[in-house]
Amino acid sequence: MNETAIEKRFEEFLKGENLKMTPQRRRVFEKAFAVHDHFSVERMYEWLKAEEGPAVSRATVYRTLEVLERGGFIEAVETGRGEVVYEHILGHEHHDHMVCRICGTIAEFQDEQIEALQRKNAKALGFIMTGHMLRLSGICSSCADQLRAEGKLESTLENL
Amino acid sequence: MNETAIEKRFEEFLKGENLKMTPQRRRVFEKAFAVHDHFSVERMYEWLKAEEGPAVSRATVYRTLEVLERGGFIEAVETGRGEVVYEHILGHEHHDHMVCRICGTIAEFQDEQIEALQRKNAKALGFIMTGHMLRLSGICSSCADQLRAEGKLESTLENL
DNA sequence: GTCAGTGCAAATACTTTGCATGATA
DNA sequence: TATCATGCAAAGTATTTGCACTGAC
Repeated sequence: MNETAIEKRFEEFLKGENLKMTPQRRRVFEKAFAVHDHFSVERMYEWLKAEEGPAVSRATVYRTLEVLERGGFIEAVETGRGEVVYEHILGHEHHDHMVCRICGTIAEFQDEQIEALQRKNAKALGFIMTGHMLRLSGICSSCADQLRAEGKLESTLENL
Repeated sequence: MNETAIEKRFEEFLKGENLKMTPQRRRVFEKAFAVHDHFSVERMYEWLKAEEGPAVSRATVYRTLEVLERGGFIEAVETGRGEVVYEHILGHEHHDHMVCRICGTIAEFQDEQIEALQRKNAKALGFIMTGHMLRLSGICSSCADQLRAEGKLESTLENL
């Protein structure tokens, strides 16, 4: 799906919800799909402030991300390091995350076997499962390399 | 492990960290192991306030839970409903959670196959995995029954 | 023209912290 | 007695909200 098509979807979504397309909403939306990184509310706010274009207040960033999440355009990811970041969804398969506890890098992976086992467990508990969140945490290879080089890998692992 | 043995461990942990055993820490510790429910900071604070014993301020509850978590006596669980709750660990096998989006009930389950697949995926990403968090969410059987009886199950599922 | 959206600042909720006082080892 | 812990209130931090004004449709 190209950017125009996605944006069209957004416009349709807004229409369906009786919401209006504003310059602010457009800027947040476009930025969310232009970046291929996970971003926090604050980061989005800073990006928009730094770039050219109609001003977007922090409150509007919060409000717009909420709309985008509700519409299924972006998804919130809890990093486990006390922050929530967002990622855009369309054109991406569902995936889970692995977060580096040192540098914060977020890697993505998919595993249909894990998904199937989740469904099995939910069923066994008598739950109707509507969603899940799986986050692995640890040390990414580049941080591990650096720690190893410094001879600090063992001690770091002990303190995690 | 009985309660006395666990408490002894706590005392040893405090000693090892050059921390002192105080009436407040003892109350928080004992309550955490006396209940078999997940509890929030606020809930722990309310419990202790309502029961007999040396007063424990909210700040001390925060500080003590942090110590207990660091010592591996309790674990924080993000419920995905915007709250963090704690559960005691000793005497419990590792497990994951399934949270009801209606009533907040938290069920627990274990699945070694899932754990193994997680390790496999972490390895494939080149990560050293130190932990993980898996949370399923959905509707528990009793909420589902009630919604069904009210004819609201379908519409509720659509809005989740 | 009407209704929704925006910015701002105030309010909220949650958690942490500085400091004077009190208790433990 | 030397630390460490506690309670309190103040300060953070992150997010939400009321309101007057602006702008989209």
